[in-house]
Amino acid sequence: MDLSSLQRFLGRNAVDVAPELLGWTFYTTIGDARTAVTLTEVEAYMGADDPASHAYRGLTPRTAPMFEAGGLIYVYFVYGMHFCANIVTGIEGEAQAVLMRGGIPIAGVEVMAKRRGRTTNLANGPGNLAQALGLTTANSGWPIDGSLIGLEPGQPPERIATTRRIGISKATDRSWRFVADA
DNA sequence: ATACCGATTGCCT
DNA sequence: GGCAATCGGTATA
Repeated sequence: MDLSSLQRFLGRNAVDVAPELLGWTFYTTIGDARTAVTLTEVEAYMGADDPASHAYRGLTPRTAPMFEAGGLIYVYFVYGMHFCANIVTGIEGEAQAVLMRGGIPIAGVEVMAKRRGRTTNLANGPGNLAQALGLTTANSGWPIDGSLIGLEPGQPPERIATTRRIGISKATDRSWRFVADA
């Protein structure tokens, strides 16, 4: 999907965009290898009004991508060993992003298996998904323009389960996690 | 300058 | 179910 169409789709609240991204294909072409997954699990993170968001305390070098207009990715490093990737949404100045927590490998499976060091559970969990796609903080802020990173619409899931977000200690009451159910 | 802790994962019991 | 691994970001002095 081209960048302008994508910006139109992503230029809305992460909470609204997140469930609509289920079934979409997210892909990367890193190290000459194209890898792609169908998104099955996502979470929405907002900005100044979301204590669980990295952007809650304002713009910093790390979170800068979250404050841009939708259409790029935000990748962060956590627990001293894992990377997690987000699709930035919303308008410029209002930090919002959708954390990709799980997907079904559909292209470049061999490469993903090599990166993961295993052949199963390649892209379940945010850290695993980012690793399978070859994403690190070096890629944070990169545009989703279809060149090295891209996004394509797909078959929406029949049913979507909505739950609380995983692994956070603040704003735990918000049900902003969306999981494809079939 | 120093301390604390996390949008996690995989191995161990 | 419990817990160690491991380090950058953010807070506190």
